[in-house]
Amino acid sequence: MSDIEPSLPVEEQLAVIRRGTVEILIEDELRKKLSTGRPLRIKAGFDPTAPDLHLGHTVLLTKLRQFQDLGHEIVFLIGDFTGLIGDPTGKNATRPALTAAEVSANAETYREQVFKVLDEEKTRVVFNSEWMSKVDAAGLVRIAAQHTVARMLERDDFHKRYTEGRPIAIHEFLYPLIQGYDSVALNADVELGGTDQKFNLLVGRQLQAVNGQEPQVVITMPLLEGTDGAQKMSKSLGNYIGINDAPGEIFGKLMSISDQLMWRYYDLLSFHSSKEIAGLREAVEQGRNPRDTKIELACELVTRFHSAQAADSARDDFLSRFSRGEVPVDIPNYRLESQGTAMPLATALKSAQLSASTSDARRLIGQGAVRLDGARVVDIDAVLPRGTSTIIAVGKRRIARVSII
RNA sequence: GGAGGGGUACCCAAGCGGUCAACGGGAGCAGACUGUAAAUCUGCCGGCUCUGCCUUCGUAGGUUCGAAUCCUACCCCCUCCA
Repeated sequence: MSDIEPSLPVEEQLAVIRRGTVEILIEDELRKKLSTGRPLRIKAGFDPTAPDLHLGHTVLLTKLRQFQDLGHEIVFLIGDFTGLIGDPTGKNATRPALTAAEVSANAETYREQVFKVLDEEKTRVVFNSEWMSKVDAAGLVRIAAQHTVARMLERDDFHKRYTEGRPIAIHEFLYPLIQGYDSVALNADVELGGTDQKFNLLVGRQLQAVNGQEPQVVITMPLLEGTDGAQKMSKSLGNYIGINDAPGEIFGKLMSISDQLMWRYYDLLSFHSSKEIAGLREAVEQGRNPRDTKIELACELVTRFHSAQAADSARDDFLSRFSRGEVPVDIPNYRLESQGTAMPLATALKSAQLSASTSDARRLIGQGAVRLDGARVVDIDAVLPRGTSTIIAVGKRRIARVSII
């Protein structure tokens, strides 16, 4: 996908753009814009509130990357000004506004992370405070005059809160307005957002029209399911893969997703073309082990967020550990001091952070989860004599080398 | 301002003087199975120097041989009315 020529025929560009999207409003307008042959200006706005990106956030970035590879201009907008308002989207209550210092610190972290997906050279990063801080009260009134309360109340969460009698602060109306106005300021051709952003994106169309611009095409992307395959990926649900996670971590979490979810991830996250992915699907249908296809996905993503080298070693590590039951090379080392001549195994497990507590360790031992140098130990009261040096494994995932001194 | 309802372990949710470390579900962990998984089945799921001990049921006191369960005060949440 990354080597597609900017001069690709319109219909082929559309096919690339369409992949994985939820909605394109309006596709005909996009077709028309594309057929002018000029690079389109693609806008995507980000709240500087989530400094730690996970794969879910990269769905949108991946789509931007595709536009970038098609030769279009990406404007990565950091909503530092709107961040001061706090987008009410999805929340049922007013969100606390960020301080200016928090906003700029977050924005910086954001910036560092997105270039793992986007081509930094070809990305224009802007902050909407650039133009918004110059707008005075009169200017704000002018902007506010371009939209109606009735239309504002069409937004689902405003509507709900209003009908249910819960408060909506006036300034919350400003959020969609300003986001829409950003499109005017940038003269955007296309704006991308999550499905939850649809309303705000449409406000942009409205404001552009009022200001004599051709309305932007709105493209919404789905929310990525987390590793559990059920709920959307989110940090608080613990089903996320952070792009700053360690290589082995990313690799392992990806390998743990279901085969079905794998295809979803391929569609939304992989840089491989739709055609290549179709080929992979076919191979699996013909009997190829889906595991191997999943390994390729894991390698691609680890390479993107770390390096090809890290991906190779994560893969080798994974294969040796799970497929061949071998001990990985890079395992934590603990030297534990015994009080007497020996240390209870349960205590050692806890000290080596292989279990949450001694009690937990005892239960694990009782359940046959613990192996010493590969040999299962089921005696809860087992002890490790001083001088022991062994590799302790708990289940398939937790492992450490422990020496008792 | 008035009237009610409620706060239980990671989450939901029973319990309403002893048999309660607290039913049940979810999440999580482990075992079996497997193609790494998923699904399924089984077990575990407060801590400890573990046949026993310690701490926990909004907070602080009190009653009692004994309290998550009763009483008092306080804090917080929700619903209805104004």
